[in-house]
Amino acid sequence: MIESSVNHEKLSDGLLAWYDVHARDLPWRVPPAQSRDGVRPDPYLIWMSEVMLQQTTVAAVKDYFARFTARWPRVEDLAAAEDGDVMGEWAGLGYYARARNLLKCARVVTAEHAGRFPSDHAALLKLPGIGPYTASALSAIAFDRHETVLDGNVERVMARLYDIHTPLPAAKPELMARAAALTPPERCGDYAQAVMDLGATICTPKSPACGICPWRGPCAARARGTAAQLPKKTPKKPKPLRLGVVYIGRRSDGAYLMERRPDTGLLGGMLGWPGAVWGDEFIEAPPIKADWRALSEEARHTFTHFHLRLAVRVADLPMAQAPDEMQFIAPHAFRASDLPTVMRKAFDLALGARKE
DNA sequence: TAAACGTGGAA
DNA sequence: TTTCCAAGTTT
Repeated sequence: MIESSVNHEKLSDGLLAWYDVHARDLPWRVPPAQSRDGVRPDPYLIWMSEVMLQQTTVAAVKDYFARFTARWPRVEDLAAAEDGDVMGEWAGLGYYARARNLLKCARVVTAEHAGRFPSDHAALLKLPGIGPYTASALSAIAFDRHETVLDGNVERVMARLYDIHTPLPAAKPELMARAAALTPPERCGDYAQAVMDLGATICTPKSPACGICPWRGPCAARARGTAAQLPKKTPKKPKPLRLGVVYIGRRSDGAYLMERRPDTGLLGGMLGWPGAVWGDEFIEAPPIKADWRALSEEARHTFTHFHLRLAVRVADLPMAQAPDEMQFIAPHAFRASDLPTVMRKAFDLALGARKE
């Protein structure tokens, strides 16, 4: 039994020693040298980074993190923000429920916790947008609590270290038990970040760099040559194709006819172009009677669970009131960067067509 | 338990 | 071009 020969204490020590030298330099991180001196990060910044990092790469998060923290430096500032401003600032980052819950959470922390994030797992778990992983990460990283983080990185590292072939997500309880058994009682925040750094930089999904891994000695998958095929995952369902039509109307004063999407469902809370629901066929549903012109090119976009072909219609509109549930956005208030990516793609096509 | 929920970069 | 995947949560 390989696992019974593993000395847990030395494993975490080895990883922490590696982290002391190889910790990634991240905008929200307190480097290990300072952390060892007892310096703690701002819980607000750790929370912000963790929510942004859910299912999202560090590279994609960096600029958003900089803009959010510059615009709203404290949780009270964010709590006082307009909903539309927060959604617009989040545009392009995806999973927009995160932005809605971010704002809800900021308001709860401000109003019910005096602007201080709770430090314990159970209290954090009650806050909007904070699930088991984020509660552990925030508790460990911001407050140095003894919590075990189990994200995609840790799942992969544990599956390989112990050569676990049970497919995800069924393997999660076993992976969590393994991860918890390795978590040391000291330097909890550094350790949590160290395991994730290891997964992000060495124990990567494809072609892991086992030769330079601090855990190459005890790693069961490396010994058996199975590392690259772990963790196993249950096969994904194919994505169906959906069709849609959007209408980009520009009034003579330059204002665009738009709608704020409902808070639930796809792109919830985001600005978008009017149109019927997307489905098996193109449904023409012009929001206003006008001389709508069909663009020759479609916008193509892939969401988590379907592909989309989006036809675009454009028209010059006369001065008029917006229909119910819609609004004209004046030129000075319109920013293409406030749009979710699929809507921005349609807008870019319309802009290109207008110049022709 | 499974499905819904975005996006961009890498291979 | 297509598939995979990234510091998951909610319903």
